[in-house]
Amino acid sequence: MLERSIQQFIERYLSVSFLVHKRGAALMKCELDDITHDQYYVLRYIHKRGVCTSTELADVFAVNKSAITAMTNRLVEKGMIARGKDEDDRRVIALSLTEKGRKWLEETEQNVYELVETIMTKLSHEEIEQFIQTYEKLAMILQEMEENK
Amino acid sequence: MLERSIQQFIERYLSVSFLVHKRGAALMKCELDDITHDQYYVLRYIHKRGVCTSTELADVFAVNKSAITAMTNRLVEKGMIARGKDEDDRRVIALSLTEKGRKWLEETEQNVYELVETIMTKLSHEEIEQFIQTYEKLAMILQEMEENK
DNA sequence: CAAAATAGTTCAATTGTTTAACTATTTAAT
DNA sequence: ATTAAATAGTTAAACAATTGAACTATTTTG
Repeated sequence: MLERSIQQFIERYLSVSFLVHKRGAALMKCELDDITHDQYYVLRYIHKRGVCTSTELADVFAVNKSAITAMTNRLVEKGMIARGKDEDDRRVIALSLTEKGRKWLEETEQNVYELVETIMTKLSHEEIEQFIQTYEKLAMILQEMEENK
Repeated sequence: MLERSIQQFIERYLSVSFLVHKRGAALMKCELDDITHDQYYVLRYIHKRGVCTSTELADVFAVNKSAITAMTNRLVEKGMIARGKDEDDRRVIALSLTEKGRKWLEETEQNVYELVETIMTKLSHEEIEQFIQTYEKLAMILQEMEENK
């Protein structure tokens, strides 16, 4: 039997997390013109890593590799990313941003940052720091859970 | 120009929030057999409200009404919800859980709660409480932003 | 070297979504 | 009281994200 307070935490968490994700996505969509919310995060991730593979993206975003193939196809069609060869392993496709993709991302990050900023500045620095720290702990816990499965 | 610390917060928040949502959804999917992640949250919401309308769901989840029509069609086909009439306004469709839907949700909540619990109990009560409070503030801020648009 | 593992793609199917056009009903304005 | 505007919901066409199974090509391993 679950402890009562934990049960209430879970209830509140489930209610609020889905809402914030949905509403946040709806707001961000306004800044992304042609690119979808999901595609934006893939571009962000590739940019942060410089170069990455389908398998890595599939692991990070917890989806099948075929979902990544479909996504990257769309991003290649839009001219945002390019597929390259890996010297060491000819099975591997190296994904990276094109010049167009890099420019688009830099411009868009500006607008996204401004959007997130108008929200964040309604909280104190301490509160934001604490919130993000806990969020990062959750991310690590989830990652460990998947690895031990 | 953005303050440097705020910019780092935004960077960390964007990175972590998408990941936690994706990985959380992937984990929850295991508990939901035939029902999708999105459908689960719709069922939860209807259950919490007792009865609700398409328009309300569209507002809450920040999607178009036609998306709700499609979703509710699938949930009706699966026997989880029913469409009823509204006495006062014959345009309105009253959505509610069927007996099957109510039972399924109660059983499933048990499993979902256990899943979330194994994650949450790795944090202290104080940390969880603070995290959820901030999350709820964010939800309110997002709601206000949409209302003033 | 043969078998097993890995990286990625293809294809068919399902789900969630948007937009525009539509029906039915209610509210409001003159 | 009647008409015009607003509201609730549906339909249809299109696209994006996803899964799962079957597949090719390459590398690793026993």
